[in-house]
Parts: sequence; C-alpha cells; structure tokens
Amino acid sequence: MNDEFNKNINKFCYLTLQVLDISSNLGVFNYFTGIKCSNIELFGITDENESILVHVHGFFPYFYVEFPEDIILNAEFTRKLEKLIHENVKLNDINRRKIVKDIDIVSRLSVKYFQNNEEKRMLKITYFSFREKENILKILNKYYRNLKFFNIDLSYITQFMVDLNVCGCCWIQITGNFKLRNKEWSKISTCKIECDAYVSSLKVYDYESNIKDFVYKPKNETITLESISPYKILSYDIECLNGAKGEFPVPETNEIIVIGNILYQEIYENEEKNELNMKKVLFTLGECEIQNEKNIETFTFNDEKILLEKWSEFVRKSDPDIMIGYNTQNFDLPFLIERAKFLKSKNFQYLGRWKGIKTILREQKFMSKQIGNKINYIANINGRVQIDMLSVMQRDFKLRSYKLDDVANDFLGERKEDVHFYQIRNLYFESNITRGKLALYCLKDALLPLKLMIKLMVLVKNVEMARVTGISLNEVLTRGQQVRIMSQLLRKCKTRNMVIPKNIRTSNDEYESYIGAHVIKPEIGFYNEPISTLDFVSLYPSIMITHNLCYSTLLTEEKIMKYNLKEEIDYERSPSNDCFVKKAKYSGLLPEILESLVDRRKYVKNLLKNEQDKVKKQILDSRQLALKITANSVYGFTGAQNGMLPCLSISRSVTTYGQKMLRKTKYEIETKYKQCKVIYGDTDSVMIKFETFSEFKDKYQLLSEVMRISKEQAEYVSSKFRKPIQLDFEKVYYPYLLINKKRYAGLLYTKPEKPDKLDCKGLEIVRRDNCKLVPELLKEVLDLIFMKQNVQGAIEYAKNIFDQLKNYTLPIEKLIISKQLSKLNYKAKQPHIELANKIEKRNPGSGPKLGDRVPYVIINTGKCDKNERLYEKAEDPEYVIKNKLKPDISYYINKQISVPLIRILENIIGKETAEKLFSYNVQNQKMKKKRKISEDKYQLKIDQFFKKMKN
DNA sequence: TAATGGTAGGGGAGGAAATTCCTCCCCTAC
DNA sequence: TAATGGTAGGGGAGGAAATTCCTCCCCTAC
Repeated sequence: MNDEFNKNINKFCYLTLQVLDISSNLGVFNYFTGIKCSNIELFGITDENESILVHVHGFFPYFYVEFPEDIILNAEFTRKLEKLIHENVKLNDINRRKIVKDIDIVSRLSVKYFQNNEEKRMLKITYFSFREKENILKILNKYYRNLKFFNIDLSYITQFMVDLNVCGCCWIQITGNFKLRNKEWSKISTCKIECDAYVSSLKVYDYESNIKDFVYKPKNETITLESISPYKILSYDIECLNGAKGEFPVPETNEIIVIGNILYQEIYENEEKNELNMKKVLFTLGECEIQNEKNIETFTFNDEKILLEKWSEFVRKSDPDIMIGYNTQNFDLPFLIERAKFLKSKNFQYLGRWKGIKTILREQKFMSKQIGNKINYIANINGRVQIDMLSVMQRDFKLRSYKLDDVANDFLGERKEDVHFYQIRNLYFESNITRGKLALYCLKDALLPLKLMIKLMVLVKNVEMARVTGISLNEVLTRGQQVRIMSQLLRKCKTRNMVIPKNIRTSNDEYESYIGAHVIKPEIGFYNEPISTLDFVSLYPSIMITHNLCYSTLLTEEKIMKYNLKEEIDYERSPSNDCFVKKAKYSGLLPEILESLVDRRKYVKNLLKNEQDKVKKQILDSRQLALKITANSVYGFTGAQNGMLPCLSISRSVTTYGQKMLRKTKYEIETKYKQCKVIYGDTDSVMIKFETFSEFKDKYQLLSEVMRISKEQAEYVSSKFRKPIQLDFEKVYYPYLLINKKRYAGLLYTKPEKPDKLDCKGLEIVRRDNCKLVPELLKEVLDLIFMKQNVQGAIEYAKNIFDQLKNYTLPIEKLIISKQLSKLNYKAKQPHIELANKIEKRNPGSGPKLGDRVPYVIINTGKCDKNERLYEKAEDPEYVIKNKLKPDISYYINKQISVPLIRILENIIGKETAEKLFSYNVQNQKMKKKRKISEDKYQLKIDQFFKKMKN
C-alpha cells in the first residue's frame, strides 16, 4: 500500500453515512479472471454532510430452484448443471470463463401453504452478473421440466437490501476493509468521497432492530440514528417560447428561454430562516433586467445550446442530492433532454452523479386503482433523488385542481406571478425589462414547489416511510404499495428460512372478485338525538393477527389429510371456508409483521408524547403514520390479483370475518341495551341511537351520559371477541343526518363540552366532481342548521344563491366542474373527455394528459335543442372567460344545486316543502297540485328541533 | 430497465329498450 | 245529364314523447 492510502486509513478508520440512493453496476469484464461481476453502488451523505459513493463488492444475485422429486440433488449433479449452463450461454467474449458463481444444495420452506416445517431441498444458484438471470432460466427450462422457482422476481438491489437489512435512508458505518479512491482519475462519480468496500465491512442500522446507538461515534456528534441529513436540494423550472400563434411548445421547434433555480439545504428550523438559506440562480437566453429583487445570480447567454450545457454543468457543480419541481417529471426534464438532443449537445445529458452515464428518457405506464393511471417519463439521474411535487400532491391530497397556482394558494396562501401562458412570447420579445419579469415568474415557479415541500414535510414523511418499510426513498416516491409489503415479507422470510414462490400471473380478464365488507342497511333520516359511533381498532390487521392468517398457515384439504389435522384444535375454518392452522401449530409471518408494526407504533407514539424538540417530533409523527399506513395495506397486498403474491383465501377470509364481527356487534348491543338501536354501520363501525334520554335537559349531561354508556358498550362488545380485537368508543354525532349508505353528516363530539366540527361523509360537500358552488352552498346550509339551528336562515341563504346565479352575478370560477381523465379509451361520451379532445385539437400538445383533472364549464350554446347533450355543452374555463360565453344557468340550478340541496333538506323540512322551495323542474311543478298534505307535520318537527337544540 | 393495495356503493349521464301518448284513419252504430 | 248524410266513438297503425332500465363512469367510505 502506498503512503497516500495509509494516511487515509488513519484519517478515516471508519465512515458514517446515510443512504440516499442505491443502484447497481452491471460489472466490468475482467480479462484475467474471465468474470463480469456486478456490484452495488451506494450513494449517501456522510455525517459531515459530504456526498459519498460506496462501491460495495462481494454481493451476488441468486435465486432458488426446486427440481422434481426424481432428480437427486448432489455434488455431482450441481457440477454437471454448472457445466451445462456455461456451455449453453452464448458469450460475446470468448475469454469469459464464468457466469455461475456457486450452486449450493440448501433446505428451504416455501412461504405458500402450511409446510409443517418440512424443508425442501433445492438449489441456490448464485451468479456473477445480474443480467444473466434470464439466460440461466432459459437453459434450466430447456433441459428440465416442472421446475419451481423461488425468490426470482426480486431485483439485485432488493436482494442486497433485504440480505443486509439495509433500509432506505438508514445509517451505515463502514469499517475495516475499505479503500478510498482519492485520485481524481479513479473516481467514476461527482461525489466528494468515493470508496470501495466489502459487504462484510458494512455495519447497518436498521429501524426494526433494537439498536439504540452507533457503534462508532460519528464525527458530528449531534447525529443520532433518527437524524435526517440536511439534503442539498435543487428546485428548478423552465420557460419555453411558445409558437407565434400561441402553439404549445415542442422541443423540436421552441427554445428554452429561462431556467430558474433555487438551491437550498434543509435545516429544519423556522421559516424565515429557511428563506434566507435559499440561493437563487437564473439562466436566461438574452439580456434581461431584473427589477426590485436582489440576491439573484443571473447568467445570460445568446446561444441556447451553451445555456443548456452551462446549466447541466451547474447541476453537476452544485451537486444536489435531491432535485424537485412541479411537473418536472413529465414536462421540464423531458423537454430539457429532448431540446439538448435536438441541439446536438454532447455534454448536457450527464446530469447524474455517475460521470459516464447519460440521462436517458423512457416512457412508463403507471396503472393503479388508488392513484389512477398515468403515463410517466422516467429519466435516470443516478445518485440524485427526483421529487416531482405534482405527483406528490396527486398522491397525498385529494384536490379539485392540481395546477401549481391553485395548490400554492390552498397550502401557502400564495399565488404564482401573474403571467399567462400566451403572454410569454410577447414578454420575451418586448424588452429587457419584460424579459426580467418573465425570469422572475420562472423563479417563482421554482420557489413554490420548494416551499410546498418544506411546509408539507414531504421529505420527512417519505424518509420515514422508507425506513419503516425498508425500500429506498426513490421507490417510496415512484412505486406502489406492494413493494413496501414485499420488502417486509422478504425480511421476515429470511429469519424463517423461507422463500417466495414465483407468482404465475393470470391475464387481466381472469380476475375473480371476492366478497368485501358489510354495510348495515341505514335507517335514513334526521336524528335530533345523540348518535354514538363505535369503531374496531385496525380491524383488518387485528383479524389477521387473531386468526393467524398468512400464506404460511393456509391449508388445503390435502394438507389437512396429510398431517391429520383436527378442526378447532389444529386449525380454524374462516367464514369463507378457508382453513388456517392455529398459532400454536405455526405462527404466521403476516401476523408477526403486523404485530411488530402495531407494537412499534405504540412505542413511537409513546416517545412522541415525551418529545419536546419540534424537528424530532415531526420525524416521530411521520414514523407512526407510516407504520399505521403500512399495517393497513397488508390486507390489500394479499388481495391484489395482478400483484406479486396474491392469495384470495387470505383476503376473503379477512373480509368475511369482518362481516361476521360487524353483525355480531349489532346483535350484542341491541340484545343487551334495549334502549339502543344500531341505525347504520360500515365495515368496522356501528352507529347507535339512544332512545330514552329525552329527560336530560342539559346537553352537556346528556352527552356525558351517552359517552359513558358508549364506552361501557365498547368494552362489553370487546370482551365478546378474542384479543387483540378491540372495539373503541370514537365519537358522538348530535344532531345527525343519515342520507344513505356511505352518505351522512353530523355535528361531531369527542368531548361533551363542545363540538369538534361538522363532519360530512360522502355528500357533495366532500366530492370533487361538482362545481365549487355546490359544496360552498351545502356547507353553509348545514352549518346554519346544525351549528346555529337556523333552518329559516339556511333556506334564505340558499334562495339568495339561486337568485345570484340567475342574475349571473356569481364569478365563473364557482361554476367550474372538474373530472379526472382516467382512461385512454372510453366507451361512453362524457363532458370532460369530449372537452379534452377539443382542447387538444385547438392547440396540439396543450390538451389534458392521462391522469390530469379536466376543468370545464357547462355553457349555454344558444341552441334550443332539447336533446343537446351535456358533453356538447362543456367548455374550457379559460376559453369561456376569454370569449365571454354564458354558463347554462338552468343546468346549474336544476342539476348541480337543486338536487343535492333537496336531498338534504327533505329530511329536515319535508320532501314537499323542499321541492316546492328549490325544485325548478317542470315535471315537479306539474305534480305540485297533488300535494299540500303533510307539511304541517314537518313544521312541528322544526319547532321541536329548535326547542331541543336550545337546551 | 413493465407496473399496478382491496370491495361496497351512491349518483349522474348516455343510450337502448320498453312503454305511453297522440294523431290519423277506417269503420260501424245509430 | 246526374249525384252527393251526419255524428259519435271504437280500435288499429304509425310515430313521437316520456319513462324505465342498464351500463359506464367518477368518486368516495372504510
């Protein structure tokens, strides 16, 4: 070893780093050994906030294969097999001598079906480069029939993370066998520190184990295992020149004229300080004059290609850990890359931390029922985590509009600079001052996503999710729920010597849907008495724990016979007629994972109670939330039919057990408490009406008594179930309006003193597919009725809105309806789809994309055709304002407002009165003559209502 | 370098199918 | 040169209009 190296060994006898991103290296062919060998590339941040890349050596990809019973596994067989594989692989390089590293004979259990601990002999095939998997499989399948593969759908990186207990964003210390690359030429990345290390020299601190502290003290002593590194963040946004006629910009014709950048290092302190911590940098095409803003570093170019290349260089030099923006994933970044390609730039594409790797675009279709369908562009920028705040918002929040302007207004109370898309061209060509204005506009668009990220604690939440589930930060951000559960299942399997069988996927139309939760038939009406709600605590996880539901405990009739198992003694039969062995026989993996999640959450919540530090509190709170979400999605994982490891026996057992429990709860309460009636319930909750409490004059006393009895009921019902199943008293609604299944509203009390809030479920108030006027009006009406007991006021308020609407005095913004474009090929015609096509036709490229929400206004086209369809009357709000089109008032009155309003009011003032007041439909007017009967009855009801509420 | 947690359920719009309503016309009774 | 009834009402055919039913779709509850 040379002196240089020894010097460094003294200086760094160990390194402490937090994992940022993990990628793999295909491997370089070694001429002397004849081997091409993959390794893991670990990007991280040291305890001294320096970027680091660790080349981890000595970890190899592998899978398991079970042979038919007639083949005897022995040393001779493995030798033969190895030879067979090698002979059959077509090698490009004749010097390549080895592909398979080892073939070992091992004993493993399959995770699927109860195995009675009878391990099976199988081969563990370890190979040098992860690219060879397909080749090896092909050969095995060619020479042998009926092979069963295990742990085969895991990526090399996942295998590494699971085997070494590496979690996303966990801390790692490297000791002993590692070597720094301190010569600039030997580095392959832009990281400050680069080193080579052996797997054995990694000391990993994972978040499931009970390690409380670092083994070696970090150089920065304030760092703890909970700490999150102060990431270097780059937020950016681009502006492009649109066409002369306002055409949507495309990389082949339109220039990039400004790139706005904000550099920021997360410090987790107060907000004002955060702002000071931001460095603003502008790249502009052509001179511009910035007014009223200081501290902006501006670089001006006359050649666009140079601008782009300098920006790319700026990215490499400032070396951010995280790059963020708004819709950067599908607009800014692809546009930059495509534009640079068009301009034939050679240096632009190296945006990642790997010096020699180009950033390349690829399209990916993301299909999820929860998040919706989307077509995404994926760009590989190794070592820098990409966060597109648009995706984050779409995933985490249900909003009417995801335009940056609206989102910023909702969450920050701030708006974008007032520049319209079609003004850009004029601003750019007018003068240096207007160009300056444009540049500031661009900078603001980079600033807002950053502020959003800080305010919503996006980083902390996602980092904690990575730590809880064990997947990388990047996977948390870009992938679905399944990998999160899979990661935990794999870790658990490892401790039990278990392996996961290859999942045979069925085609999309072969899904059999299974029975879900039970919804108790509601007794619809307005309740001017307390309705208390009891909920099961984490119902599905606790069912899985109680009944030991798991892949590894699932029985077939065959197994029951084989092991001579007795029902009720050895195993239980679920209401869906699936059998699982009891815990005493074998403790399932999923129940243990769930128990661990539940216990860890309790522990974290306890810590949270005693924690004073604001930052640490945020971290702990995010962690307990991540633990809860994860526990609740285990059930979904088993039911995901085109998933990684679907098992309907488990999921339908969970739901049918749940159904049975809900029915039993209703029965137990109504049997023991004769004055009570369950008027509604959904999946894991029951709503109870108390009948004999009219003697209470005082509302406080009444609520206290109801809550006391409810708690008693919850305890009573809990005692009828096995642990850890628990029914809790949750809240009381008073008064309560039950409109239908999954649709109700009520004044919510958790304490008898005062109501927490007006709670609405399923009503138009909480839906996004109507115009804003609807929820605003209904909310006010319910507020007046429930909080202020002012029915007359509510009616007058609604009347007033009707008048305003008729007189066109309401702003058009309140009439915008929006719906999501969720498919590519629709069978039925709908307003938002027809409009999306229309916009795309008007200005190609500017139309809504798959997954976007399409806003529209129903306009009065002037045609008096009765059969005119709604989809013919939908128009782009911007277009409506620009062309001063009139909204179709009768549609808004009759369809949007009137119907839901009547639906609410008919339960309070009677159907006839409500319709008389607010129905403008011709057919209803025709029927008016027939009525005028039972209105007095309802008048009485209103009077009673007032009386009771005043007490 | 192809990925995606579940079912239950309300409610609106479109459109086909079934039903009702209206008009024309023929025919008969008286 | 000759010849010519009027009115009410049932009922069928055709077609328009209103209604019902089904499907698609969105979005929410849990």
